[in-house]
Amino acid sequence: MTEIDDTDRAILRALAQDAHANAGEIGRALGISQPSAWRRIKRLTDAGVLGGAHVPADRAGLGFGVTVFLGIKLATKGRTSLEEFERAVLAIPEVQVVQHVLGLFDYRLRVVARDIADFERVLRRRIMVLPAVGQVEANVLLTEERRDGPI
Amino acid sequence: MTEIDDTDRAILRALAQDAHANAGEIGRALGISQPSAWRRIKRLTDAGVLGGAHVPADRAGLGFGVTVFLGIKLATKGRTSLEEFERAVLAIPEVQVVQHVLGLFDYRLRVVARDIADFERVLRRRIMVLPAVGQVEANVLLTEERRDGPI
DNA sequence: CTTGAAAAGAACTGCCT
DNA sequence: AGGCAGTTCTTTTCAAG
Repeated sequence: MTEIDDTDRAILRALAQDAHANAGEIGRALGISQPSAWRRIKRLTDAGVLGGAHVPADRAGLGFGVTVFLGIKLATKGRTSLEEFERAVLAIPEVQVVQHVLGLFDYRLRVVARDIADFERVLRRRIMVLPAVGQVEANVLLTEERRDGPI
Repeated sequence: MTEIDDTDRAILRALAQDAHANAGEIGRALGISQPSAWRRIKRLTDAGVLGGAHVPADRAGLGFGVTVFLGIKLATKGRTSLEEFERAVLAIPEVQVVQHVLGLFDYRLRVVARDIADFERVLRRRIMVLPAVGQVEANVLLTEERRDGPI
């Protein structure tokens, strides 16, 4: 088990805001030395609490102006249906995130497309053609606000 | 306007996989020199295409074992309702993401909690008490798979 | 657009309190 | 555990082909 104290939490908070912050800066911000901060960061990384950093490329700037969330209810729910559906859906380049969920739907997908017409192409020719797909619900993203969770 | 060529796209792809990749590695992978790769990365960063890297702290490891997606339909939809709802919901620490969407729901929230009981507390005492909240739909996250979009 | 080199800075290591 | 001093490595900048 990994013990996480308040200093660790402060480090996580700092890194959640800026993943490129280095051990020196973080140490200064927390009033501890650079090696000390470095050791803690390494410990957290080795423990798997801090995963690899992600770079969110600006999709809009790259010509992917539309983000759509799909809620999908499978028509058939055997073991193979789930696995096959996940594999098939992960093979679609426009699908960014596949979430297996419990509730009204079975899966939730985050899909990006150049525009609504492009999204319709993806939906009709790539997603609706999957055999297991039952009910589908779509939500088009207007704005998105992220926070640094309750670390 | 920023022109983005295939080499830039390759750099974005490489960085999306590992935000800590350095200019030297990327240059080697693409067959261009280290300073060239570095200049391109800097240009993309300055242009805002490459935002700051995010470090995904492992919520489960920190004791936040439950992630729930909420679809929320507002009961009243005036200008003030939207703004007030966004502000109120962003003030809840367990709310990680607030998405304003178009479709069956008006908002989608990503909420983390320690367990289902903790989530129920958040839902009942923090979210359902908001005046504008109408219909609410919940999906509990089981597994999540991310891909590096179609850059 | 490239190479090569030098300056700056960050990561890492031992040793000490 | 935390800090100091030092070594090694990368990043960053510059000069020049």
